Amino acid sequence: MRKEMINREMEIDDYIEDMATLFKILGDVTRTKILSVLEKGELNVSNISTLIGLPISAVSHQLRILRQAKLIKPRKVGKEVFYSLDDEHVSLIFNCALAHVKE
Amino acid sequence: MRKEMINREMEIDDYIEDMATLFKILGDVTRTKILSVLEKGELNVSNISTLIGLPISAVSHQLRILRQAKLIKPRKVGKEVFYSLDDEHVSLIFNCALAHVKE
DNA sequence: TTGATACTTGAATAGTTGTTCAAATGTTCA
DNA sequence: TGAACATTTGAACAACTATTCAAGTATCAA
Repeated sequence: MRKEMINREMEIDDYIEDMATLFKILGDVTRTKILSVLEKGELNVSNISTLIGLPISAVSHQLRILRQAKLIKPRKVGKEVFYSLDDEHVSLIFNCALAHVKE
Repeated sequence: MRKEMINREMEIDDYIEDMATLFKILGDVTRTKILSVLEKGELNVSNISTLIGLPISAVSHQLRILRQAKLIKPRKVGKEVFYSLDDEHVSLIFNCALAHVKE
């Protein structure tokens, strides 16, 4: 009984770390913009770069972070790499925050 | 018609900045911990400090950031300052992210 | 193979941020 | 008034991060 309570507390702590990590990744304008354009559908790196108005290199660096966090996934077609959202929950959190900010 | 579409796009861009700002504030372990203990109810600074295991000074600095972001609100009682969540949506986003991270 | 295209990677820089310590503010009580 | 308590604030430091530029990898077509 006590052991379960202790474990539950430790779980919450672990989640808090993960949550902060997730929010930290979402807490950057470039990455948020990338996610917002990917919400409309799959895009290659050049298109993302054009849409958010940042050099391909900068975009690629941020794509790597989003990829490592499993928030987006790549699909390679020839020379191009198409990215799309990898996690349905991200779209949820994203829209949840959007709804909040709109008020 | 076209004007409305342009305005809508501009609105979304503005929201993206605000969303990133919100996520940036949530993307810190100390602040996330503070919010998590405040979810259970109102607490004064000393109690928060004890609960999350950080010096009062460090907590106060982060409380200021959360306060400025209108995520928490202070209630002064004598020498003490009691803080509580100021925004219902924060709790929503918070739990939304928690549910996501738990999987 | 050569050149062109698409993207990634690494290093360097500049800017930001969280924590700590010490000092200051504000409040209560004797 | 003075001491004690609760909290805030400012400065300094260290650590982290996003961007840029240049160089590297990979793919395709001629």
